Amino acid sequence: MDLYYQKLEQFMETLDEETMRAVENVSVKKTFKKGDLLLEQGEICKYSFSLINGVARKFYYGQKKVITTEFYFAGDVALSFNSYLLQKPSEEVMECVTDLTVECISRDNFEKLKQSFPKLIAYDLLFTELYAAWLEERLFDFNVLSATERYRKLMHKSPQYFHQIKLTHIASYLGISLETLSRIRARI
Amino acid sequence: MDLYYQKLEQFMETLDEETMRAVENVSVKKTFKKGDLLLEQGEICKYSFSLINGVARKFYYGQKKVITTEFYFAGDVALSFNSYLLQKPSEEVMECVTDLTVECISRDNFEKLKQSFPKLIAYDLLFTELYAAWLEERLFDFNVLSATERYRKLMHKSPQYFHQIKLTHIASYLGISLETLSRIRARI
DNA sequence: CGAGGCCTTGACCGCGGTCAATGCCCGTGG
DNA sequence: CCACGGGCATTGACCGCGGTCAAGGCCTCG
Repeated sequence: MDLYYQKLEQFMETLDEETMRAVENVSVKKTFKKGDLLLEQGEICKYSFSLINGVARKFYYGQKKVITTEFYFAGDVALSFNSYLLQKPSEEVMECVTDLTVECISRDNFEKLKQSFPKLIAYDLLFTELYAAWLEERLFDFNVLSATERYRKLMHKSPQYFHQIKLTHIASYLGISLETLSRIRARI
Repeated sequence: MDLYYQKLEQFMETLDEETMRAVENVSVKKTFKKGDLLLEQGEICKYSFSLINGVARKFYYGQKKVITTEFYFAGDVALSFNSYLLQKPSEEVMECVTDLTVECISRDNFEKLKQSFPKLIAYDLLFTELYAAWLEERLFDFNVLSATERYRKLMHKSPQYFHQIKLTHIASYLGISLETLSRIRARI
């Protein structure tokens, strides 16, 4: 994962002033309150949200349970992949875990910019590669790690999760029930 | 998923002759025998394999079990995402399920071509989007479907899997033991 | 005919889920 | 300042899905 971030960062350094400026011109700073929704179920995801500070989460409603698919922290970009790319109603919801400040860029504007600034296509590619690599790792975790191992891994690699986020949401992110998570924590 | 294929196909139709020609010039047709490896564990994935006919699979060795991550059929492109992008030794192995014919393109050549033919970057983006969407769906399946439901879904959406592929491999693809798969099949 | 690969079937077990009761923390209002 | 209530986490009892181990069946191929 880290290597993908590096690739992305290296690329950012090669971005010319003009391109950066163009992107900044179409981005709008917004703030949200804890509990606000960045994206509702059924809404089309027309914006990407680049977090300046605060925490957000993305989740969807399974038949029986709510499943959290991703958490976002400062520096992350939040969007519903499917809805954003295909511009169709979102199954996923994005919600503020804390008060939030974001840079908000409309997809329409960004797509237009890509035509004038082809480097943004390469950026998009790197960003998507990062997301795919992240998904691959998550899939790996579910396939080979037990509930306890997944918890341990998250604990070590991303302790920040445990400061601001409810255990209920962490449990659903780890693919286990709140009760099981509680027992795992008691046992360690 | 189908919508992503459509996007990709629509894009392919807009590709100019010159770009297509350039790609064809660097691709090499190769054949493999059932059981041959397209990529060994620890090897760096330097090629993408576009299947003309036959079936291949990608898998890795967990601590206790072997996990199949993907099957490839005619028209699919086979590569180990991590190893190909970062050019580092692969955890994954790619193996021929049947005799195979492929168009083989070296990553070096393709990356060079991307500089002369920027449309290939857009192609790469669409391809990666498709893969990410596929991963998202797979993750969804593991999170909300039971073993039986995953089997049913595969059965309905991809019956071709059950012609040439061993149940052992299908089981490991579905994330269940061979015995459980056997019982599910008996029960239906 | 025998051997090996693949799948099936049975017996057993444990991880993690569900349901329900209890505990704990904190904000609000009397 | 305390009492109450609601939201969140913990704990206990129970259960079922799917895993593991082992035996047996059934091809195919030499």
